[in-house]
Amino acid sequence: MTRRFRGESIHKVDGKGRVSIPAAFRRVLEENDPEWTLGLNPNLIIVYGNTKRQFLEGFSVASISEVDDRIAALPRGSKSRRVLERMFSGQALHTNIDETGRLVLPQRIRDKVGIVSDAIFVASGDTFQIWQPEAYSAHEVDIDLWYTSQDIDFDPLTLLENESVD
Amino acid sequence: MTRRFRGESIHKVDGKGRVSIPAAFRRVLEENDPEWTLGLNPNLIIVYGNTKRQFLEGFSVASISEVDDRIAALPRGSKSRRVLERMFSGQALHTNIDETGRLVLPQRIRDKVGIVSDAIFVASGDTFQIWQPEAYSAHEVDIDLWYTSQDIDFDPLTLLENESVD
DNA sequence: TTGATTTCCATAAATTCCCATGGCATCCCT
DNA sequence: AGGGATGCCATGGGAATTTATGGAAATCAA
Repeated sequence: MTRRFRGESIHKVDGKGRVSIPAAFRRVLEENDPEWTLGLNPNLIIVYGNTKRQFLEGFSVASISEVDDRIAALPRGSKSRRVLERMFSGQALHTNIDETGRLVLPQRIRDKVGIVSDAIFVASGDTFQIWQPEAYSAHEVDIDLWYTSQDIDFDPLTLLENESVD
Repeated sequence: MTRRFRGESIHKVDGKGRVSIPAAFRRVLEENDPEWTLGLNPNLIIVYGNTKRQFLEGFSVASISEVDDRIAALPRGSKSRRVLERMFSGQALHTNIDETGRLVLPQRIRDKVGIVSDAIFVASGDTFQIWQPEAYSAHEVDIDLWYTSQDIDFDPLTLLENESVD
């Protein structure tokens, strides 16, 4: 049971593509990088494939290995395996955090999700997402609308009660 | 099921956002943090999502894991899952109690529920809530009103009878 | 060489750490 | 029973670090 990412925050992206990774996320990346020891900078993997997705997905070394293993378990040559391999091997960037806690997002990758001067990092279980702020808000409007349609003291956890989902 | 939180109490919040956690709550957090051992400071998770909610919700490590697992069991991409993930992953903070038994609430989170110089901690089963005192009183009035709308000899335990919630 | 990519240095603001104090309960000794 | 001595609790203050971000110098790569 590894620690999960939590929280969301916005950071500046400069002309060179440098962005600070939320400090809390760094701790998780460190804990989940087997090669990491105090003083070193943890590795992480940014998956940018899948044109439909409007965000980049960040993985810790441990999380990506798990995905790799599951892909390797699929039948060789199967369609799913080929698709996944392309996405997680080809369209992914293995990189690492620098001394100052920053990550460098190459131009091509920034363009892919429209990131220019700011990026929002959002935790999502054992993975985190990086969005262009407005794109994120737009994507979440339906959730916000849904909340406003609920009772003031509605507890989201009740969603776990009933099996029916939509 | 380990011990649950009980009671309520008010504490000062200083300029840095430091607040003492009720000592009794600390014991529960310790017992429910698998990594905790004597001498260490227990971890806890503060969920602050959903603008409609006027309080922060504190979870022990054990409680939040249970929620995480149940969320992970929901179909990927379903609305419920997305709502819950945003709330419990994105709009949450993994933190821990310090040596002096205090918790630090970042400015952004305090603003969210209007906490300035005081905060009231209220137990609620295996979770606890943190409110801005006046907001809590106002909320309590609502509950009182509801009670007074019931029969004079209404027994709250009858609520356990029916499954239907409203 | 020239644009791109690392390194290295700089700094203000935010956050953490360390030490301190007054109040209460408890425990214990005589 | 009286009266410290002890220890945890709630809070404060300041120093020491860490963050987030900018910019210049040094390296690369084509």
